[in-house]
Amino acid sequence: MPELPEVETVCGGLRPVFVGKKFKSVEQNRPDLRFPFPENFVECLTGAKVKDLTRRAKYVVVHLDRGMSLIMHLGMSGRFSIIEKRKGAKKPGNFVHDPTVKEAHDHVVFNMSSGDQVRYNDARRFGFMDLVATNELDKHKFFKNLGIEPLDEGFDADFLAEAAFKKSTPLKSFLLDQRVIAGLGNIYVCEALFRTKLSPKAEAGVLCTKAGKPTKKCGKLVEAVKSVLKEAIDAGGSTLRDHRQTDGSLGYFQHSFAVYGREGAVCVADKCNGIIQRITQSGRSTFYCPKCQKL
DNA sequence: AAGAACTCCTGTTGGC
DNA sequence: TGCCAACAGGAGTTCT
Repeated sequence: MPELPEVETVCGGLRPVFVGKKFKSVEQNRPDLRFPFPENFVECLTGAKVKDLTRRAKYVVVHLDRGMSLIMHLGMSGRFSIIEKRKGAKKPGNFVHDPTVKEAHDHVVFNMSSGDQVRYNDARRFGFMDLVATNELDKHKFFKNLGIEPLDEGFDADFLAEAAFKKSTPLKSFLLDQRVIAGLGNIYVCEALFRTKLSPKAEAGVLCTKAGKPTKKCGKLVEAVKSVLKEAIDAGGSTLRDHRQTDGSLGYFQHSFAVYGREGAVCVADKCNGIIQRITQSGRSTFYCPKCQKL
């Protein structure tokens, strides 16, 4: 599922259930996801209190007392669901709300001091979890190389132009590089490039002049990235196969895709009438309109 | 050293 | 209906 907007949506759902509560008990149902769980995972979490919950790139970061943080990545198919135990809690659709019934691929179950239960389900097991000292979060091997948050003020045309200076890699791959921008994924890169009328095949270097200054399109691309992400967050993310909000409801930004998944369809740009193409770039599908996404 | 390819694992989908 | 290949939102590691 998860690109930045989906992870942000999940964080919003988990926050009220986690923050201020303790992990009464934790069930770990297998030794690994994509990587092995840290040693003493269950022991370290049991009894810990959650102080805060934040997002960094596509990671959920649970700040615990004891100077420790739990980091969680949802990979491709990871999803959280919340089961409210309290009487009279409303029953959202799509989930069996019986905390004793285990579903396939429920790998971790968090039982909270409030009585709520949070389950992590991940069919493909591309997700992972780790424990790290909070004051060393930035040094963690998965965090130390992360680039800028695209919704931060610091992400602007100057920043992007400097990062793209003399780069020959295609724009698509450049924008997907988490060391440059942290949190962008395949869908939103395709959409942002479409909104900017930039070809995914263009060299990243086209974003700046020979002197390294941002071009006009560079500024537009920055704005497109921010707007597409914000709109997707407002829509609860995009549900393709796996993404659900934590109450089981679907995101609905997928209905707003202009190019993603629309191979063979007519371009939605005014008076364009081009046909959306799907190509493969570094092993991933890219969707774009060859007629209006030039340069 | 940058950029592309490969890899992990399972579920779904589309073609025949 | 069944079988099988292709494909899927990520990203660290290994190649060229």
